[in-house]
Amino acid sequence: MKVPKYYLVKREIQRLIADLPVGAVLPTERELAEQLETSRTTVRKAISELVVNGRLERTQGRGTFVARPKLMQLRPLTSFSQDLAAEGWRPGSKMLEIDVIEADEELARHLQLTPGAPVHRVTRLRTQEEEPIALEIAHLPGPLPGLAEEMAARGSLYRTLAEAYLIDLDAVEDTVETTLADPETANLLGIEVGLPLLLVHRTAWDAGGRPVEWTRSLFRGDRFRFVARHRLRDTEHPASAGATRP
Amino acid sequence: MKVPKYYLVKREIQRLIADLPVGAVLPTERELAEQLETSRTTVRKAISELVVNGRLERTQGRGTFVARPKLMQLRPLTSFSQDLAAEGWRPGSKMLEIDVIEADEELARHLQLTPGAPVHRVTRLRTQEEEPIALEIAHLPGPLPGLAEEMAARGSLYRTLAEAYLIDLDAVEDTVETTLADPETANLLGIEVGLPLLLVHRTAWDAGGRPVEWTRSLFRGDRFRFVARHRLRDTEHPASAGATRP
DNA sequence: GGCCCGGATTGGTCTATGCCAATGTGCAAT
DNA sequence: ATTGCACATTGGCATAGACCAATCCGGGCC
Repeated sequence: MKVPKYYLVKREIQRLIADLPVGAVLPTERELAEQLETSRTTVRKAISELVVNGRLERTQGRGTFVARPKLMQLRPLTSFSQDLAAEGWRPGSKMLEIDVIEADEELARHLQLTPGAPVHRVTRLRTQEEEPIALEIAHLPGPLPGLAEEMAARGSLYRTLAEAYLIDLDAVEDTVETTLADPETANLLGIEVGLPLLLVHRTAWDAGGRPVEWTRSLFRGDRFRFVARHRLRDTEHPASAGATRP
Repeated sequence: MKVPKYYLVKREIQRLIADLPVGAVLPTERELAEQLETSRTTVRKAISELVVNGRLERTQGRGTFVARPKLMQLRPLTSFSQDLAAEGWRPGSKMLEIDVIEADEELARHLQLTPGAPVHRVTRLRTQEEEPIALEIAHLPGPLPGLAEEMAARGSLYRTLAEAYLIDLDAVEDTVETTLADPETANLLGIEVGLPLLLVHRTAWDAGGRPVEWTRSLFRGDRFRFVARHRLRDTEHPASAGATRP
C-alpha cells in the first residue's frame, strides 16, 4: 500500500513525542521540515493530524506542544456534572445566554410543538479545570417564569427543572454523531477550526411522555468517550436478530 | 471574527452544490480555483472539509461528486444487521479473517483473562448496498470449536454464539469516540486517509457476568449516528446530580 | 518597579508550480 | 467486435516562498 510522505512524517513526529512529557514544546515547523528533509507544508499536514488526534496542541506565536492525554467518559443517563465529578474531574459551567425563541421546524418536531411556539433557550459553555470542553444549547418548552434567576440560584439545569418547576425526567434519548468545528464554535471552545467534534442531541421526556428538553451539545472529539450500558431482555435479545445476509 | 478564505470558498462551494442532484460532478479543482479567484490549494482545503462532512466524494482521475446523504442510526442494544434492516437498509457482511490470537494486556483486561490466553478473532467488513461502511473485529474467549464453519453456516455472530455454543448475552456496554482513518482502514473502507471515524467498543456479558465478547468497530463518521435511549430510575435521576459549580 | 513599544519568533494562510497516479477515451491493430 | 496502448484529464502529493497575526522578550522610559 502506498503511504504518503506526510504520513511517514506523522509517525516520525509521533516517535519523537513519545518520550516527551506533557507540555513539552516541539521543534518549530521550520526546524522539523529541515530535520526531516521535507517542506513545511508536509510537516504541517502531519502535525495537523496529530492535533486532530489530540496528541498535540499548537498556538500561533507560541509553538506546538505535547497535549495532556485525557479522555473523559460520558454516560447518557446521568448529567454532565455528575459524570465528570464521578471521575474526579472538576466540572464548571459558564452561562452564555438565556433567551426565548420561536420554534423552527426541527425544534417543534422534537418538542412536539407547533412551529413558532415560544421555547426557552439556555446556552452554556461547559468547562473543566477552567478549560472549555463543550458547548451546550438546551431548549425547554412551556412557560418557565424566572428561569434565568432560578438557574443562577442553582447552577444545574436538571435541579432547576425539578425544584423550581416540578418537572421530573422519566426517559432520555441521546444520539451521537461527528461533525466539524465551524469558526464560531472553534472560537468558543478555543480549538482549531475543522477539528472533529462529537455532536450529541438529547431529548428528555417526563412521566407523561411529554418532551421537556431538547439539547444540542458539541464536545471536543478528542477528549470524550460516550458510554452506553444496557441489560438485555429476551424480547430484544441480539441473538434473535435476523441473519446478516439480506 | 476572522474567517479564512478557504472557509469562504467552502461556503461558496456549498452554495454551488445545494442545487445539484446526488452524483453530479463538480467543476475540476483547477476550474474552481480560477472561477473563485484563488489557488488550487485553497480550493482543495475547502473541498477536503466538505468531504469530511460527507457532502462530497472524490476519486482520483474521475472527479469530485455530490455525495448521497444518508445517515444510519445504530442502537447499542441491538445487532448491526437488525439495526440497519429495521431502517430499510440492506446490510451485508464480508468475512475477512477468523483466527486465534494470544490476548495482549488490553484484551485480557476486557475479557477478564490472563495475558497470553487464546482468543478467537473474527474480522469482518460490514457492508451496505455492496458499499463498505464498517470494519468490525470481534474477540471471543474460550474454546469455540469449529467457529469458522458455524459462522459460515449462519452469518450472524450472535446467532452463532446462541445456537452453536449456547452463549446468551445478558448485558452490553458500548463506548463511542472519534478517531481518524489510518491508511489500512481507509483502504478497507474505501475512504480517504484522515477521515473521522466513529470508534465503537462493545463488551458483552452472559448471565453469569462473564465477558463473552469484546469488539472494536470502526464506522464512517459521516454516515452513522449512535442512539441510546434510557428510562430513568429515581436512584439515578439526573436531578439528583450535584450542583454544576465545583 | 511598572509600563510601553519594537523587533524577533512562531504558527496561520495563501499562492504558484511541478510531478505522480488513477481514470477515461479514442484510435489502431488484430 | 475486441483488445491494447498512448494520451489527455483529474485528483493526490509535495515544494518553495511570501506575507499575516499572535506571542514573547527585552530595552527604554516613566
